This record gives sequence, C-alpha cells and structure tokens, in this order.
Amino acid sequence: MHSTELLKGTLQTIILKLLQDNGKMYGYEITQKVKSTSEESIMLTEGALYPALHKMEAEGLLTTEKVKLGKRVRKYYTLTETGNTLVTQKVKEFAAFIKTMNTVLQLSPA
Amino acid sequence: MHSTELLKGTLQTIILKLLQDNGKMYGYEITQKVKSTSEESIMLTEGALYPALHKMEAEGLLTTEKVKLGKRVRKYYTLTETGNTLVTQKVKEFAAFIKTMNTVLQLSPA
DNA sequence: TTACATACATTGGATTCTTATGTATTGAAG
DNA sequence: CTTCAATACATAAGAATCCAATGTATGTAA
Repeated sequence: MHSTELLKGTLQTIILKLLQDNGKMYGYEITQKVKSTSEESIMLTEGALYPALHKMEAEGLLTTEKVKLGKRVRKYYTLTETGNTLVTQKVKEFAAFIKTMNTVLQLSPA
Repeated sequence: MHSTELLKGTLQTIILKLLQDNGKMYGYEITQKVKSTSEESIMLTEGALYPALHKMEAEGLLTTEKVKLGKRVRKYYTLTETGNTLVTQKVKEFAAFIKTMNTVLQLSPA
C-alpha cells in the first residue's frame, strides 16, 4: 500500500486510462481493476472514485449508461472524444513528470 | 511546467532528498536548485516551501541554523537522523509508486 | 440468517498546495 | 542616485483533492 499522498493528482489519469483501454466500465469494476493491476497497492476508495467520476461527467469527459441486472443497476462510463484526447495528453504529462522526478531525485530511470 | 497536481505529495520528498545530497541548504537555495535540476518544470513557490520546511522542523526531521550575511539572515536547514532515515524510505516509496503507475498506465518503464 | 461481496452514493474533515500579500536587503543598470 | 530585479524570509485565505465514515440495497455462500 503506497502512502496515499503520492496518488494525489493521478487518480483522474488512472481512471481515464482504464476507460480508454477497456471501453466502458462501471464504478466497482474500476476499483477492482485498479486493485488487481496495482497488486493491491492502490486501493481506490468509493469516496474518491464516485465524486471523481461525477466531476468528469460534468466536465464532459465521460458519458453514462445505466444497465439493469435484475433489481440492481449498474452505471457504465464511457469516454467522450474530449475525454479520449485528454487521456493521451495526461499520460504523456505523467511520463514527463516521472522523467523529471527521476532527475531531481537522482533515481536511475528504471 | 508540469500540471501541479502531480506534485502533490512529492514536494516533501524532493526537499528531503536535496538536503540529503547537499548537506545544509537555505530556503531560497532550495527553490533555485529544484528549478534548475528540473529544467524549469518544477517551480517550488515560497508559499509551498516555507510551510513545508516549518512543518518538517516541527516534526523533528530538520534542524535550523541562522547565519548572518551583513544585515540579511539566512536560515539553513539540515537533516536530523530521523529525517535522514525518512528520506531513504520516501525515495524508495516513490520508486515503488512509479513502478506501479507504469504498470497501471501501461507505460514502458523508461 | 448471518456475513461478505457487489454496487451505488454523499458528507465532513484533513491535507496540501496556490495566489496574494508583506517586509527587507543587495546588486545592477540606466 | 534611483529604480528595478534578485535575494531572502514569512503568513494567510482559499481552492482542490482525497479519505474515512456512513448510508442504502441486492446477491450469494456458509
């Protein structure tokens, strides 16, 4: 489990990237995917996820679609074109950030 | 200039690492060093720096020493042993975080 | 029938940084 | 000789982001 401060500013990028790679996803699915691909080190809580999703929807980065499963309702999120463009940009930004940090912290870029 | 959200949670690590590598440093010097080693992409503002330094001093990670230069006073910061131990840990944490993020974002680790 | 996993959501609070502001000295340029 | 930029410290109000806690409800396995 990483110290959570480091995650600040990256959650949106993570969520957007997952949606780009996997097409539509629903909230709970996103938490599980993040958990598994990060080998349990990033635990995306609901208190962080849902507000973030709602915000991105309001900003026009995502669209939603409700799907009924018996009595339960799932809410699927899909990237808009704006969202799709932004992901690429955000990921590049993050890569650049890592590069800078490697220099500043004098880490061997591995 | 990186989008500043990414920096959240990393500033303390950066400051501590610089102090570990350079021995004692004063505030303004730290801002300049960060600016130059990051090739102008990380601009550590005073509003972020000084509160951070004061906090770390209060936590026992740093000690201070005032040096007079004519009428001006410089405040030098040095790592305590606690601080020194923490840096190593923090840097490792950050390296691990990058590794995880590379996986999650499917970046080639370079 | 109890407990855990699935699935949505909100709210209050902590933390962190930014923007703006303030004070004062030193040095360079005009 | 004065004005502007750089040096050097600092605080304070506010925005933004995330976490912990809480709430509701269904499905499933023991």
